[in-house]
Amino acid sequence: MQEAAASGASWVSRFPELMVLSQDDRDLLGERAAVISLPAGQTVFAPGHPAEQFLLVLDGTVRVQQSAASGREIVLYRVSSGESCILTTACLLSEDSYYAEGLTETPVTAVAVPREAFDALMARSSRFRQFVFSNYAQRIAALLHVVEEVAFERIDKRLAQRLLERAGEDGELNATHQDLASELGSAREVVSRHLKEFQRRGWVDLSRGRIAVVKRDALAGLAASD
Amino acid sequence: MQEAAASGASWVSRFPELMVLSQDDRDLLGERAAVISLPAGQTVFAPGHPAEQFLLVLDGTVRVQQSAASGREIVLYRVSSGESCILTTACLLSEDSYYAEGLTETPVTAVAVPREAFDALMARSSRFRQFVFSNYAQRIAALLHVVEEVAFERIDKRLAQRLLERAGEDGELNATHQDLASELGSAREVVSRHLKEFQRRGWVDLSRGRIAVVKRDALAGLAASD
DNA sequence: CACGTTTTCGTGACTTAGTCACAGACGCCT
DNA sequence: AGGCGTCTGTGACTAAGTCACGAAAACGTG
Repeated sequence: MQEAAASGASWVSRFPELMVLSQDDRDLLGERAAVISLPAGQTVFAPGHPAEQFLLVLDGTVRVQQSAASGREIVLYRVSSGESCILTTACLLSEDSYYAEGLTETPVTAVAVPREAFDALMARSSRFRQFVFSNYAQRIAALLHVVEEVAFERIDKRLAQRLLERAGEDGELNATHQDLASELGSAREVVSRHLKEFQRRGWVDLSRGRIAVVKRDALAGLAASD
Repeated sequence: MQEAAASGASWVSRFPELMVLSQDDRDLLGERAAVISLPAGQTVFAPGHPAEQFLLVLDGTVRVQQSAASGREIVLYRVSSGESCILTTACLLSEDSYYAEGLTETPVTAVAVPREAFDALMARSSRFRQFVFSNYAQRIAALLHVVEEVAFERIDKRLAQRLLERAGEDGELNATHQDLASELGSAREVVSRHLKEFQRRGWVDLSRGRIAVVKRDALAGLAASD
């Protein structure tokens, strides 16, 4: 790993999608892109910031969310290893500003490709274009899914889904009710009430800042209901 | 107009964004792209369809919406003259399928750029790339706006906004309550009740399939409230 | 440990939104 | 005019979000 960082090029090998590039193209990326490290809880971008670079996440996850004046928030999607941030990319060449903000959820290492190198690759590599568009398509699909959920799905169902997604092997997750409300774009009280109902049914175990999923099946049933 | 269609190239001149392309690039577009006409109410794309071409709308508008199993719908955005459809473009190079459907709201004339020509232009024209990314950024901004609205804004406010948007010079619009509910991703009854309240206040005049805005200011006040 | 502080969670009362099941009303067509 | 399909109105109910609290749990500091 240390040698990888030192050589300045071998991070490319961690992206299967990029390994299909020609050696020249991979070299360009390796030479021109800077590897950066960010601590957890850092703001990566926010409304009004101009985009400077094409960002590729190597390690960790960036949470992209929207915040309302009322203080309510909703998570749009997460960018994790091997993915790029659609928003910065779109704004890269269109000079538009964001309507969303990005926060590191964990320590993050990422690669910043300068605008010129990005443009050069878009020009000369069909496979790089494919990589970029594929990332776009994924993000758009994620956004459409968010719209579908907030517009049409019940909160209890969505909450059950999130609990299952975020629970670890042991069925536990560290999150406050407010955290979950922000994921769903809902209010803390609403989440609290549904969680309490889940607990009453014996589906989960609640303690401060921590939730233990007890009956995965029951939650899965609710999550899959229509 | 007839000559324009006949020459096969001059529709390009109707896109200010494309006029910055080199003559060669414009010629490529003019030669390789096919002008197509669609009647109103036609399905342009739907979930599961693979994308075949890069589509540019010349005239008319395409409504892009999502439909839930329950029958409820929500309008995501509209593609009108000079714009391209982000969804088809994203899917063009990533082989993903749609989660939304596109319907012509009016008769539409559009230009279909085959995949190879699109790719060639992406490769050789920086300005074309800028055009494509700019379109992306616009759509993403629109999607983020939809998320923000459905997640955080009140229905009466959103309804007032739509009435003002869709009302013509004379303050009238032809739309059923169901149409408006589909725009907002809400239910018909909800829209009916708010409209009736607007009417009670003397803000609008209602008749079957038609709404007349009487007090634009009052609606604008509600639409701007927070 | 005792204390105050901060964060998290619980709850009742209320408003707003969505659902369900109708009934009535309006256009349109023959 | 009569019939029919679409559109609108309404009551009763459930779900979600808001507001205003207060209690309980963790945290730090002397």
